[in-house]
Amino acid sequence: MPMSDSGNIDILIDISTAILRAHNGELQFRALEDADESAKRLPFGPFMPDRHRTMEIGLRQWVREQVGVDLAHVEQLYTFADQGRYRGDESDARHVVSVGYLALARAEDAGGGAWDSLYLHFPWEDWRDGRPDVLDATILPALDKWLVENDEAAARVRLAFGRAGAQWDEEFVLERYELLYEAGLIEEAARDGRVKAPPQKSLGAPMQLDHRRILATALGRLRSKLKYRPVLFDLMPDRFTLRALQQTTELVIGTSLHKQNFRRLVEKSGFVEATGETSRARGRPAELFRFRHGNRADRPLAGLRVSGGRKTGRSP
Amino acid sequence: MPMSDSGNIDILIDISTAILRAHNGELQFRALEDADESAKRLPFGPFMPDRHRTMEIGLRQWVREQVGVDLAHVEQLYTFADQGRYRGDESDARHVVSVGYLALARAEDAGGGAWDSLYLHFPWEDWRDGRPDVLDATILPALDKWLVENDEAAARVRLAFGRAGAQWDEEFVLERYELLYEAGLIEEAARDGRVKAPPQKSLGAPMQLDHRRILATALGRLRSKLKYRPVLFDLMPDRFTLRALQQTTELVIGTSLHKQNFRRLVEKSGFVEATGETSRARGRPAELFRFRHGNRADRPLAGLRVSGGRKTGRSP
DNA sequence: TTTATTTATACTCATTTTGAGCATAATTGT
DNA sequence: ACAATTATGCTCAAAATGAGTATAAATAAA
Repeated sequence: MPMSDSGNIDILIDISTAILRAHNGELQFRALEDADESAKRLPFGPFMPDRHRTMEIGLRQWVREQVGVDLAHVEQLYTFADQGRYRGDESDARHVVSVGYLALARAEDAGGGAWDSLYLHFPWEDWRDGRPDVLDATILPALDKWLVENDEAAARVRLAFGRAGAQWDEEFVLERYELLYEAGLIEEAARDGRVKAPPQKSLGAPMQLDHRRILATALGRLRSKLKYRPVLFDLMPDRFTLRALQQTTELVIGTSLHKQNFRRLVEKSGFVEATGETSRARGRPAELFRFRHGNRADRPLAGLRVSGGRKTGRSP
Repeated sequence: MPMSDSGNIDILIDISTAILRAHNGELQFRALEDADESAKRLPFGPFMPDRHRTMEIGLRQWVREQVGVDLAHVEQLYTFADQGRYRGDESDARHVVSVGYLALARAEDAGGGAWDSLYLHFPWEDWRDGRPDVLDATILPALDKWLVENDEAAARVRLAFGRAGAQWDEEFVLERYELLYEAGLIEEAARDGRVKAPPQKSLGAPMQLDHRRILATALGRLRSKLKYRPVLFDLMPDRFTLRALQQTTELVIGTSLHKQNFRRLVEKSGFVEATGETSRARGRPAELFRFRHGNRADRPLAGLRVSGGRKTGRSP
């Protein structure tokens, strides 16, 4: 039996939290600025086992201290531990392992402070107004150039970026980010010394440490999860119109949906009940709905099976 | 900006791997026995940042050393860090964080060594022959008793165990295990000093450390993943009959499926192509299929959308 | 005050998918 | 030859889905 003994290596675990909300037609996350850094960061801090009985307790503390919010539900995303992807070349004397968490917030209980648009950091992920130009204008050509020397990655690129007949899968956010990093197309890659020259053109705003990687994980997870669990409602206010719910959905998955069918989907799902009130805005007033909590026992805990339209028939 | 400095706490990270395979009508995992311990364990070892550039490299090394297998694809499951759930009351001088990984193996390239039946450790998860007796005979009554003092957990129990009209969701493997642990119904809870008396009746075979928790995570993840990614084929041999594929599927999700519809589902999915060969066994010979790799670009990377039968219509 | 614009909501309709079976085919064991 | 067993093909009704058309109820503009 192996004794758990790694010698005298000092390991440091950092816990970072992506706090997301939907606000003003934007998917936003809680961002912090540091005086000595142009890139922003997430709230984060070290896991201190003597003070934090669990990592969740630790992350809650850091978030409370740094952005003054008491988080409700949080979800662990991933633990990153690859050397050299944290703080670049700088002292890795203490090896840093990074654990990412996801938290959802409602637009109301935002608290002051800075919220950043998520798609500002991932412009290629927002397809609400159609395929983003940056893909064909910048990303794909650059990846192609990179693939010449790295043809073993061709299959990954094809899958992640939906090329050569493959479909764009909106859940592959992290894989796309990783490929851009490996190909040296984003600033973090240059910062980490992975590529000599900085990228010709900045692809999305960079962030400190591995925080953009964590955001990519968060977005991918959220996009995936909303299809099988009712997480969307954690982003919604107490009462909301179906249109608002749809807009939040579209924000998250990054594509637009058919209005009437979305309504049918939601109403049938049983997740929602009318309040009788209506909201007044531009056009005809809309009914206000509220989330119907788990009191109705017969409903499976499914999500909204949104879909991007009928698939083109497969070839014979 | 918070400096990443946790004082001088010594953190130890253990990496454990659940290696699963389908064999002999059983879902099995690679288990190791130690002389001084009756409970079995997974292959595991400490993460040593100076020797392992990534955690994956580390885990591969431990697996190679301990069970003599070179793993193909692995997937990170979860990072557990709660105090007192590892090695019980014993020295937590070095705080242990535990990272679980999942790997899939084919029955052939098994290598020697011990494989254990997964459902031996989770008897309540195998519904292939209908609802397991242990649920109504032991688990639910015991949970009910526990709920008297812990009524805040009632909603969790209802959801996880599909009570009061809620449906059994086969993916909630971890949550069920956690509840059994919290309720003190399994041996690990007694071992960790969470409950004075050991459980009246042993619910599934216990394991060392948090390895059963990791197995629960692995099973839940696999059950979930097979619905949206073609992972099942990583458990299958090179060529296989549709029946074999179905049996593996049933093994994983723990329920039985309608044969003809399963065939229709698989054939339509495009994941599989006939080889022309047939297998001879008891009845009529079955066509042998092989997995069709990602060369067909037009196919989404979906999984097999198996389902447990039509839902009973919801009440009005 | 009409009219255009905007948004919400209701319905329709053709397809496709799904759950459930029945029917038939091709083997082996007796 | 016949029973048992497994594979495979096919049908059928119900439900879900994608894509509209039509109508309703507001505000903004003319």
